Amino acid sequence: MKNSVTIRDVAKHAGVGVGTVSRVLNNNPSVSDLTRQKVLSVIDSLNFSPSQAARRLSRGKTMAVGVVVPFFTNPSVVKRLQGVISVIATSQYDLVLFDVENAEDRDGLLKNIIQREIVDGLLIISLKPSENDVTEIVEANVPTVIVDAEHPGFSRVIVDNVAGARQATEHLIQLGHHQIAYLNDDPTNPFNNAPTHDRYQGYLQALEGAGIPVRAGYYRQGTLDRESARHLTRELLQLPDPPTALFVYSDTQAIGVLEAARDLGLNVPEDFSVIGYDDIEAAKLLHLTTIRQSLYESGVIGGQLLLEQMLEPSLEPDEVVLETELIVRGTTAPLSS
Amino acid sequence: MKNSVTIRDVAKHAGVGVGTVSRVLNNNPSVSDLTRQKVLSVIDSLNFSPSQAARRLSRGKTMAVGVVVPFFTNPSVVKRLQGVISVIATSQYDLVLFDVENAEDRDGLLKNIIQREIVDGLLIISLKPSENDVTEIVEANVPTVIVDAEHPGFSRVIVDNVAGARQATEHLIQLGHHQIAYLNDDPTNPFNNAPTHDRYQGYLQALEGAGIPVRAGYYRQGTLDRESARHLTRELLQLPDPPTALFVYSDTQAIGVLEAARDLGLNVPEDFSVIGYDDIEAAKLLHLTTIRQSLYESGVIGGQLLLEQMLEPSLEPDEVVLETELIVRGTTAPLSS
DNA sequence: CTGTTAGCGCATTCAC
DNA sequence: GTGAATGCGCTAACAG
Repeated sequence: MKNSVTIRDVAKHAGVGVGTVSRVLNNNPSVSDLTRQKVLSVIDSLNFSPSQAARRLSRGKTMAVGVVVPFFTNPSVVKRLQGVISVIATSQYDLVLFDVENAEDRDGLLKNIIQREIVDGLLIISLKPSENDVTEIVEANVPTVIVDAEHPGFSRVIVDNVAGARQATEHLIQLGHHQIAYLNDDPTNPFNNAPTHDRYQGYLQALEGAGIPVRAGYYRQGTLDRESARHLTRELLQLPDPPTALFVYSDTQAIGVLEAARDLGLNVPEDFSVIGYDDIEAAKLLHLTTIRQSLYESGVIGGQLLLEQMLEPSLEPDEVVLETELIVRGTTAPLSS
Repeated sequence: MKNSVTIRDVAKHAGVGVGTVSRVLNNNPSVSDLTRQKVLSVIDSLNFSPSQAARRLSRGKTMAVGVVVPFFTNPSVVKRLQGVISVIATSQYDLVLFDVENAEDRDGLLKNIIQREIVDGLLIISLKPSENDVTEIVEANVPTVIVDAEHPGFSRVIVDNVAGARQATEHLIQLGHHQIAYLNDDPTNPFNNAPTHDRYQGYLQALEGAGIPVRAGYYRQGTLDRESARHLTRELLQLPDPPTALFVYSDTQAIGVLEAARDLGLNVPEDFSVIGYDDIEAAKLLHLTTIRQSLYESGVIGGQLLLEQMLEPSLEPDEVVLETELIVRGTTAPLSS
C-alpha cells in the first residue's frame, strides 16, 4: 500500500511538533542541531517523504513547468525540446509535456493549463500564442518564455529568419544561379507563421540585392511534409523555363525536393541546386546544404530564461536572437552553363 | 494576479453549499437540473476553475502519469514516446516527462518519482528497472507498464528480439552470404541489456540453423553512436578475411557502418551488405535494409495498457509481443562471387 | 437532492 | 528554538 507516513508520524516518533519537522524539511535555520538530527534520523528510519500534493497546496506552487510543443513529430521541435529538458532536469522542477497536433487542440489548451494551475512556468516552442491565450497568461501572472516565436510580452529566443533566408539565397546567387525558386511553408499555418513570412522576405531581399527579378512562377507553398514538397517541386521542375536552384523552407521538405529531382532524372547538384533550412540530423545524412539554426541551444537558453523568470518574476522580458550559419554540403554547386 | 476564485465564492454567489458546487464539478448525478444550471452559470461568469493542487490532495490522485525515457536523444525512443503521448493526450492525465541520461540519474529517479507521489501511473521506456526500483514501485502500488524491456511483475510491450535478429541474419544467408559479422550494442549498458543478448542469440541461431560456423573475429560491440560503429566496422573490414555482410544492432549504428564502408571505398551493397534494426526515419532516407519494429505502436499500446491498469489496478500484468518485419531496401544484395 | 463538516498533508503564523 | 493552531481549496461522508 501507499507509503502513508506523514509529517505527523515523524513528529510523534521524534517527540517534536509537526512545525519542527516541517522546518527541517525546508531547511529552516531556526532549528537546533540536536533536534534537527533527531528528526532527520526518524525521517530516515520511517522512510518518510513529504507529499508533493500537500506541499503544492500549502505553498501555492506546483514545482512544475509546462512545455508546449506543436507536432511532437517534427525533428526540429524534438531537438529544441531536448535542450529544454537538459536544463529543466538540473532544476527542482518537473516537466509537464503538452503536444498540440491541430488547431482545436491549441485553442483552449494554454488557457486550460493556466487555469488548472498545474505549472509555475510555461515554455512554448514554435507556437505563437493567440491573443486570448496571452491575456490569460498575463492575468494569471505565470512566467512564460517562447522559443522560436515572437511576442513582445514574453521573453523569447528566436532566430533571424530574414537574415538566414537571405544567407541561403545569396549562397545560391554566388554560385551563379539566377533562376532561383522558393518553396515555402504554408503561411496559413495557424500555429506560427512568422518564420514563413520572414524567410520569404529574406529570399526577396537577396534577389533584389543582386538585381535579379522576382518571378512569381518560382514560388510554391505547401505543408511541412515530404510528399507535398515532392509534388510541388515536380511542378517547378516541369515549368517551361525551370529554376536551376531552389531554396526550401525546411530540411524536412528538402528531402522531398531531392526525391522529386531523382524522380525526374535530374542530378543534384550538377543539374539542380538545393538548399534547406534547420540542419536537422537527416540533413547531414543526405549531405544537404542548409542553414543551421541552433535548435538544441535555443531550448537550453529558453529553459534558462524561464528559470530566471520564475526566480525573479519582475524581470523585463528578454529577447535572445540566435545566429544562423551556412552549412555547405553536397546539394549546391556552381551553375553549369 | 492569480485567479483566486474558489469553490466557496461560487457557492456564495449561487446561493448553494460548497458540496453542491463540488458535485456539479464532478458530474455527480444527484443534483437537480435547476441548481446545476445555476451553479454552472455562476462558474462561467466568475471564470472559475478548480485548483488541481487542492483536488489532488483531497482525492489522493494526481491525475498525472510519469513517463521515463533514457537518452531522449535516441530516435527510436522519441518514436515510442510519440505513441505514448498520442494516447495519454486523449485521457484526463497530464504527462510528466523524465529523462535519464546516465546511470546516476537512474538510480533513485524512479524511487524519487514514487515517493513524491506525483504520478498515478508510470510508463517506463527502454529501461529495465533495478530490483530496488521494483520493490519501491510494488510497495507504493503504482500502476506501471514497461515498453521495450522485460519484467514479469509489470505489464509490458516488447518485441521478440531473438526472432527479429534471426530474421535479419537469415535474410543475409539467403542472399548467399556466409561471412556474416555482427555489430552489437555494448552489453554492459546498464539501462537495458536484454535486447543486446537476445539479438546476439538470434544471430547465432540463424548461423547455426544454416550450418555456418560462428567466427569470434566477426563479433564487435560498441556504444550506440555512429562514430563507434564507424570505427569498429573499419576494423572488421580490414580483417585478413573480411565479412561480406554485416548485421547491425541498430539503424543509428548502421549509419556509421555505411560511412565506414564509404571511407574504405567499398560499394554497398555490391561489395558489402548491411542490415540494421529499428527502421527509424533515417533508415528510409538512406535506403537501409532493416528490421522494422513498431516503435510508435509500442508506445500506443503501452499507454493503453497503463490507462487500463489505472482504471482497474487489480488486473494481472499483461504481455504484448509485437512482430518484427523485414524491410528490404538498398543495402543488401546477393553475394557477388 | 442539498447544506455542513471533517479531513487530505503540509507550511506558516503566533504565542510561549 | 519550538509546539499548537489555522488555512491552502477541494472531496466525501453524514445528516437532514
